[in-house]
Amino acid sequence: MPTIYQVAERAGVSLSTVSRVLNGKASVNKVLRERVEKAVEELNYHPNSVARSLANSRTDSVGVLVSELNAPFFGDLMQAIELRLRAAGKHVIITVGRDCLETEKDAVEFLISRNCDALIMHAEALSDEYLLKLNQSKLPIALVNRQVEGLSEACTTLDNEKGGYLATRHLLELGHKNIAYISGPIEKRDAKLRLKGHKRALSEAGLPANSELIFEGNYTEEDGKLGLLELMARDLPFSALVCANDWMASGAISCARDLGMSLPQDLSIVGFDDSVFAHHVYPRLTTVSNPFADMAEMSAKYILNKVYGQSNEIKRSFEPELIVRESTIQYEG
Amino acid sequence: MPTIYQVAERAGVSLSTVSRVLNGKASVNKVLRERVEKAVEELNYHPNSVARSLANSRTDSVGVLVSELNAPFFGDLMQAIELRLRAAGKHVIITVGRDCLETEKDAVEFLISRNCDALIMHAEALSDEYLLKLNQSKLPIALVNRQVEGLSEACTTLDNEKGGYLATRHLLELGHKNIAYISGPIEKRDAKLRLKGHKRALSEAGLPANSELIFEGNYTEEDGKLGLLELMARDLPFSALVCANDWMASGAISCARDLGMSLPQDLSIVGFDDSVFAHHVYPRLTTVSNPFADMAEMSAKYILNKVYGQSNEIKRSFEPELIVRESTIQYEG
DNA sequence: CATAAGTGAGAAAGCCCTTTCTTAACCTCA
DNA sequence: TGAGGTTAAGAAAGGGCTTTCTCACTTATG
Repeated sequence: MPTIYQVAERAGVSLSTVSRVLNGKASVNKVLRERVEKAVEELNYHPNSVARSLANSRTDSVGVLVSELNAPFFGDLMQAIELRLRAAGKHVIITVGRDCLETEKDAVEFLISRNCDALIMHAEALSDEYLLKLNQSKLPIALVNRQVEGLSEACTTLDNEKGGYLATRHLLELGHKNIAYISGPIEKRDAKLRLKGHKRALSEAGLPANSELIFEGNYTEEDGKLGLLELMARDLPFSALVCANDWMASGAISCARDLGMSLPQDLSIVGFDDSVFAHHVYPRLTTVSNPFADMAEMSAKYILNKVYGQSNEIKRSFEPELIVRESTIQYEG
Repeated sequence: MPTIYQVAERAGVSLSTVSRVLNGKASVNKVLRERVEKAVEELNYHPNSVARSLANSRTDSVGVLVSELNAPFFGDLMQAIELRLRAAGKHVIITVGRDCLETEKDAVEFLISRNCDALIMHAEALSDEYLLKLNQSKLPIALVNRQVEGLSEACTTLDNEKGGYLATRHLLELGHKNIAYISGPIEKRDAKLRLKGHKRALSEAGLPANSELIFEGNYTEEDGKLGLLELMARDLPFSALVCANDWMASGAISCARDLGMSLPQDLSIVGFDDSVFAHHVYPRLTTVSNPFADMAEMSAKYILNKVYGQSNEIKRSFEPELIVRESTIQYEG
């Protein structure tokens, strides 16, 4: 591996000059510049990124924290971030947090110990306080799909309340009056907001929000199944079901089928997130889009602006949209 | 950020001694060691990983190349690698190759320029020659799910021929005699081998391999759909269909349903890979497992052995297994 | 008791860059 | 023509660590 010294020697200049040519910050006489470029070419010189990092205390790497690597949601998220960042010559160090407090903390510390220039996080378990404190250190952070009081500049969020509203309003428009709801863990902000939107839609339609028609799950397929069974056991009739994410919707769908129901005739179902598998399930799932890839990309842009001097346009709040497929149908009294 | 000098000063020793304590390679007097440890503790000292990398020309990072970030397959693969590597304190730099020659090359060069200690690749587009040449440089590489002549030490592979055989034999055992096959792109080794296994099963059963019952797709959902339509247009009866991956099986399933067929009564379908969505499709997909996560983990272990002095047991060849779900059924003449 | 062998610790070089400081050369304008 | 102002390039000082080299001091050996 040739070093900058060898380039300097071959070009007959000092290494400072080589560095200047390489970084293009200071002006260099055209003749010398060309000699340097020629030498670089001939030696096939590539700057050592480690040495460069040591000298300018910048690693050109961004740490990313996701909950899982093998889930559709996070795949899209990382894809968006990687694309954007690598186009800028930065690299992405990915860590997994598993929605577990200890693991997430570990991951963040790991990323810090690797001298990342910034962090982009989909932090689920970390507390607001922890994040605020992290923000105190000079390490820039960006939060995907999360709202933290006092960190709004670094946050991108989805209007979850609106999403929940859209899902339920769609069913109301189809004539459904008795709508059950399988919620996510209510201590999560997004779960709470989606449910709130659901209730708003009901209330706008002049319908009561019957808590007997609400089940709290934890976003897993299994809980979709459990939820449906439990709701049916309560013996209140309902012709439609909103699930706070697609996993639970998928669970509910296979459960319903196992119970011998025919879908969507016997039960209309709406999901949330528009996961890739939403059109694999049968019937294809009506759902609410969750532009997390856009949010992730925006986080990347924010970091590129903040740390690497780019100036992308920034947007922090994203809107969900209803996506109508085949799992919902007009209510036939 | 405290440096090693400050630790040395506080402990009243030279920085060499601090380094020795930190790295535990040379023996240090117990008294001094404890003074150093105390100082480290008090200053909350963390070695600067960049400086360390510069000094010992090792970055403790492993580059990973995958085709996509947002596909189930690669999620599992990365999850396995990340888990293993981070447990060893190494980090993972992920790049995306998109199954495109230029992009894959770019990605590899990018990883090299980041001074990775090793590369783990799921290289689809790169040629054997390129990989052999890459292997010439002292940079250790590992290849997931690929077999390259002359690089077998670095490769982990699946017995694709056996997988294809298992899929078809399963259908034969169910009494099917006319079995159609939607293959992957035949220039891909795995596609070729899966098809070969299919033919072997037929031949063992004394049945001819009718090329009219074979369609070559490119592993996409769309091509599963196209394939089924094309095969049906050929007007040869078949009661079962093997698809060389789950995506195509999923496409074929929705296509069949759109055609008004009832599954699996009218057509038994087998997939390949056991993707996460295999049990989302309806009917749940009978398929052949592809232990890519195991292969990926093994690649990680191989690198840990080769580069970081671990000594994990290594296995290079993996076996697929038939997973029977609900998309296949006994043939009722 | 003198010498050889073995230990442990410090000094200093080296890893490969960036960037400030300095100096030399060149312009410009009165 | 010379003071003042620019520009361009080299010298050198880091950046924070690892590791070799060296030396002082112990302990073993004949």
